[in-house]
Amino acid sequence: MQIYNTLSRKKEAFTPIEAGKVKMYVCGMTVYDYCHLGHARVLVAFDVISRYLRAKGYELNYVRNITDIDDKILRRADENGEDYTALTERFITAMHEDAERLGIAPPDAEPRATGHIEDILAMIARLIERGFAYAADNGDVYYRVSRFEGYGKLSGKKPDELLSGARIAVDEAKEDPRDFALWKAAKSGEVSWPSPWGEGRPGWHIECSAMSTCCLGDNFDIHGGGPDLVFPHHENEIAQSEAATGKPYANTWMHAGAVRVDNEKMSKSLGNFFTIREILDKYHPEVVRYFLISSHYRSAINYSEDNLQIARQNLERFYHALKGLPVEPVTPYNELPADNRYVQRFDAAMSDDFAAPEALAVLFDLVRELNNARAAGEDAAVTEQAALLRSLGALLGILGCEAEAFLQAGSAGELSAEEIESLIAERVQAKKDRDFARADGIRAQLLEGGVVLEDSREGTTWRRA
RNA sequence: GGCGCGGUGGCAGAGUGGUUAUGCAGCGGACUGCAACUCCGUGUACGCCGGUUCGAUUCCGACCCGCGCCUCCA
Repeated sequence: MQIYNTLSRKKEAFTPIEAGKVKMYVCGMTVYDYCHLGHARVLVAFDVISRYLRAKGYELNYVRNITDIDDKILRRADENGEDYTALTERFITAMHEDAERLGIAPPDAEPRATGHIEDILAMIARLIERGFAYAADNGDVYYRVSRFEGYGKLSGKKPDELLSGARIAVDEAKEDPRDFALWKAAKSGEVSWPSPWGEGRPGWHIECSAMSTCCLGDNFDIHGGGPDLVFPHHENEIAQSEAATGKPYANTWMHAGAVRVDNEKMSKSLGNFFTIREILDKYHPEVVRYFLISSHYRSAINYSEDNLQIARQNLERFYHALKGLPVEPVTPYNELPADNRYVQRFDAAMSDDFAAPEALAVLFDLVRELNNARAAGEDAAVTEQAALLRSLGALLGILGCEAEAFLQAGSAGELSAEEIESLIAERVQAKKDRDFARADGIRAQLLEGGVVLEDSREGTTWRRA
């Protein structure tokens, strides 16, 4: 298996530290607002990655954290006039709902920063002990960037050049403008925890170093996250962890591509972001998921109505092929016929840095064969190929719906299934009476309501346009 | 300015030193009462300019354009 490693900027053969086992940590979200499409992208990307690793027989330990103490959280809670834990609990629940709707399997562990304050304090103490951190006069504790030799190795930045680019408003308490906070002294009235350096709370990056090390050990296999975390977050995590443990931190760094809107980065600061739930109000969850996997996980994707529409049309082709065929059974990946050419091509694609778009192309070829088999009345082949299609789709987290249910899924305010069925019955009678004008009138009427009719030897079926 | 990524047919989006990506849309045909679905056929696509090569979209160099990070952000 090949995986692109941000650290080396190339694809590498993947070898886990311990044979047969994979330890993976992915940066989850800071819970002060609803998940947006960027979060969905990371969630889906690593969901597919974890499914494939497991399918290949690895015993995976997938840890995805929640950052539930942070400046933005406190500011938002203050604006709302609520306790910060009420805020974080609400958005954690919302995040779980969004993830579930997108078909994201829960991670094996979901540690929260506030649940690891002791580990954070222990790591900070260790960094001070080793000379990599210092307590400043203002009560903050900072990481001493100049002390860490490998600083910049992930993001490709040179420590010297960072100096000139560093913020103009240099905090006087820092020895060096590049230094970053490990511990922030509490302002009056703020939530805080006791520490040897006074009341305060963790800085932004230390929680991930503490939680990952705590859950997975000093050195683990894969660390992932969104594209904008490379610098400074992941760079700082490396600096913290490797300085504290004296050992290499994550072996492979994986980063998802950016989500853009109108060719501009979607971000909170630009205010052009879409939340998962507002998109889910307009599109079937599987359409959203399909949109996210139809580009390689590392490339940038552009959110647009057209692209979501294309995703839906693509899925319609799959579900048309699966019409009338059972959802079950789905065969576990390792029990699929190894000599099957679709399985082989699918696996070749996925084992090459999780190339889902290529895997989807294989599935479309399988659809064509399935459609041909169906036209030829080869029932056994149809059943077999449909099961294979479902099974391979399951690895990507798609094609798990009942075909008619997917094709007929609509939103409130549209024609109800009952109304549609009744009109179809009327049309069947009209056809029997050879009253084609009336039959076509009903077809046109339904089409206006967004419903497409499909006649076949077995009868008339319908779907939403 | 520093570092990095990318420019593929009407659209989306893979990939490759010489042979079909795939899907949608279009066109022609089959099927259909009409449609839809499906099937068959159909596209001289690889930003520009040089170089290497028998041959480059695919490797190398320069250039143009777009984007990202360098500041909170997945």
